[in-house]
This record gives sequence, C-alpha cells and structure tokens, in this order.
Amino acid sequence: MATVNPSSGVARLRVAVPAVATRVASELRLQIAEGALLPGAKLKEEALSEELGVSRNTVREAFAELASERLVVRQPNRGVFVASLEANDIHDVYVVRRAIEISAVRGGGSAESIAAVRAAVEEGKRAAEAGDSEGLGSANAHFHGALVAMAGSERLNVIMSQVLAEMRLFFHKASIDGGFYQDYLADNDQICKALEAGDNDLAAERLLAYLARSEEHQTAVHTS
Amino acid sequence: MATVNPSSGVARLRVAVPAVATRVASELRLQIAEGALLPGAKLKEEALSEELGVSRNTVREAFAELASERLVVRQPNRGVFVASLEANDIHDVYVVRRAIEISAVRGGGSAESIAAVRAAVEEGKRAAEAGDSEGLGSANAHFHGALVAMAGSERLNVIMSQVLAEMRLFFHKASIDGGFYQDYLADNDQICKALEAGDNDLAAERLLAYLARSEEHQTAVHTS
DNA sequence: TCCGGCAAAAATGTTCAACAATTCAACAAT
DNA sequence: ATTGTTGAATTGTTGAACATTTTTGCCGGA
Repeated sequence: MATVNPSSGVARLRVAVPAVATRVASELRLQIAEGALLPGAKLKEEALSEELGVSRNTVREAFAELASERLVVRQPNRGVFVASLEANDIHDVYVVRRAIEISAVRGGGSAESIAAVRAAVEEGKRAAEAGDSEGLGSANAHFHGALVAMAGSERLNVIMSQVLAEMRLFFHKASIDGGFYQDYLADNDQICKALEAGDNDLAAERLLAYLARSEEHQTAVHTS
Repeated sequence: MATVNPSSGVARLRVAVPAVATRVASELRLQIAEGALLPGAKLKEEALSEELGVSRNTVREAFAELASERLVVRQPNRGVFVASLEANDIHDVYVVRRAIEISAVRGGGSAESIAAVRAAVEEGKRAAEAGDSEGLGSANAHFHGALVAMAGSERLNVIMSQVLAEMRLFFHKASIDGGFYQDYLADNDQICKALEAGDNDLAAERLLAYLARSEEHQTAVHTS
C-alpha cells in the first residue's frame, strides 16, 4: 500500500501506520465505549478474529492491551469479558480520581492549560443548549481530563484517560438525567472560575464536593 | 467482598502453574529490577524465545504486559528495549508519587494499615544496622507502598507498584549513599509517628518535603 | 578518506495450522 | 436432586512460514 518511492529524498515521516493489533484494540475500545459491547459480554478469540479479518494471535495482543486498561478482564482458560464494575469498583475509581484530580488542581496550571479547561466548560454549555446529552457527557470527560492535564504529566494523563474509559463502562447504565447534568455544568464553571482567579485551593474544595456528589450519584444509580 | 461471579463459587487454587506468558513477563521483570538487563538494552524476540524455551508469540505477549507497565518501550519495527528514564521522566514519576502518596496520607488509614507502615520503618532500621543497602532500598519501597495501601484502593496500589518498579530502573544507577539513606530513615520514622498520632496533615507535609528532596537527589545523580 | 546509495542479512509484524489443556454442556446413572 | 462421564467448544501455546521494515556491509565515485 504505502509504496514509498525509495529514491525520493522526502523525509520519512513515520505516520504511525497503526500496527494491526493496536487498531483492533482501538476498535474494541470504541465498541465498549459506545455500549455495543456491554459489561460482562464475552469476547471470543475466533469469532473476533474472523469478524475483523485478523489472526487469533493479533486478537490476543489486542486483548492484552485492553486488559492492561482494565476494560476487559481475563479469566484463565475461560476467556476475556468486558469489565463489569461492582459498587466496590466504583468507589475505587473515585479514590483514584480524588488523588489525581485534586493534586492537579492544587498545583494549578499554565494560562493555556486553564484555557483548555474553560473550553471544555463552554463545550458543555453548548451541548446542554443543543440538548445533546451524549455531548454533555463527552464534554464533562474533557473537562476533567483538562483538569489533570494542568499538571503537565504524561503519566498522570494516561492514568486519567484510563479512568475515564473505565467510567464509560457504567455511564450508559446510569441513564443521563438532564437536571443532574445542569448542576454539574454549574459546578464545572465555578471550578474553572476559581482556577482563572488563581485560587487553587477553592477550586480543589469545589472539585472535592463535586466528586463526592458524583460518586454518590453513580453508586445510587448502580445499586438500584 | 468476594468478587461475585455467577459461576465461580470458589477460588481455584491454580497457583501452581501460572500461564507461560505471565511467567516469562515475571522473569523479565525480575531481571530488569535486579539490573541484569540495563536500561536501553534490546530484547530480541528470537533470542529470548530460545533462551526461555517458549515460542516467539509467547514472548510477544510478555512484552505487551511489560510495555503496559512502562518497563519496556516498543519501537515499531525496531524492537523492544528496557525503558530508559530521562530527567523529564524522573520528574513525571514524582508528580505521580506526590498525587498518590499525599492523597493516601491525607486520608489516613486503619490501625492495621498504619501498623504495616511502622513495620516497613522497622525493616529499614534493621537493614541499616546490618549494613544491607539493598535491603534499605527495598524497605523504603515497602514503606511508600504501605503509605498508599492505607487508602485501601486496589487501583491505587497497582499504580504505585508500577511506579516503584519504574523507580528501580534508575535506582541501580543512583549509587546508594549510606548517609543519605540515614536521613530518609529518620524522615520515614517521623512520617509514621505523625500517622500514629492521627495528624495526617503533618504526615503529608513531611512526606511532601521528603519527596521534594528525593526528587532533587535523583535528578542530581542522573544528570551528573 | 569520506560519502551516498544499493543489495543482502537480520529482525519484527502477522498469519496460519496444529495440538494440549481446560472448561462447558448434555446426558446417563445412582 | 446430585453425581459422574463423555464429547464439543474454547483457550493456551507452539512452530513454521511469509511480508515488511530496519540494519548492515559493501561498492563505486567524488
């Protein structure tokens, strides 16, 4: 396919032709995020191999990638299943979020990184006006991702993105309540305002309250 | 408490035979931690396959596992190499440590979890008296692992154990200075005392100071 | 000598086919 | 209803093969 002419002196821009395994993982990740693959669903190697037109070994490598992100769980000799979060897991995820997000907010960020937070807030407002509940959830994820990005840490960003991916596992179970998200929007705006004013401690305090309410909401929806 | 799964009533005691790929990953992890495989070293699939008596595909699965832990890095079509941390990475690791450890310490812990912290402090003292610098480093890792374990979060524990594994990558480069560790020992003791007294904020403050000094030390050793 | 390019060699990425080991489902027997 | 047994389905692992990419070593020319 990519028949690069050897004689051309063009700099080889390594346009990440994603390895097949990586692309399979992305495809599965997408289907999980969209809810096409529900928690608890079993992923059979042979079926996927056939469906996606790749070998079993490649599917296997993709599984390893997803397992490391906790999106699927591997049961030895039984197969891999889309992760299904118990109440305990939900609490655990919020423990991680508190650690990471609060730390990032307390540390503050550059003007650009705070601008990114503001952009996510506005994105949420637009989605709310358009009645796009899907977009609202997405904007909310962007907001919290932007908060962590303020720390400028690659590792923290990776951890946060995995946490957000995990949260999508129970997002489509938690039917979106418009009024609830309205509150979140206001919260996000207040947190952002505090950051813009340079009052990181106030922002952290507000974020902590938000996370507490959010956890409460999720566990309530999940245990009912 | 037990992971509720419809069909699994009892945990199988299959501890005897871990999957081959998992064992290969453990073996490599060990060799990296011990310094037998130095940062930057290339891991050739075929050589390892032959040496360990497993197939290339199995080695590949082990690589995927280690890559997810950042112990090795994969360069497409070039191979996998033992991770080599730049100054930037060192800072990044400490950002994560601050987020996680401080959060755990601020949240405090149960009596047992604090006892585990105390045990790690004593372990360090014994190693110091015995002049066992290897044991000193190990005890220090146990201490910080115990701090995070106070939060009782499985995910936080996993993240911390990976961070500690990453730190071993530059530990054997940072030649151990006995006097330096003596200071650390005293710090750990003070942090533990604060926890035992229930003064989590004081413990967090001391931990923060420790982390700042530790980061400074590591970067100094690494850039020289 | 040094340099660019080119062909051969080596290593990785991926596929395919096979087999052992384990789990699962159906069914028979007590 | 519980327990064994059998056979099918699935996973774990291997080995070999091939395409693609990178690396190496060589060669001729400035």
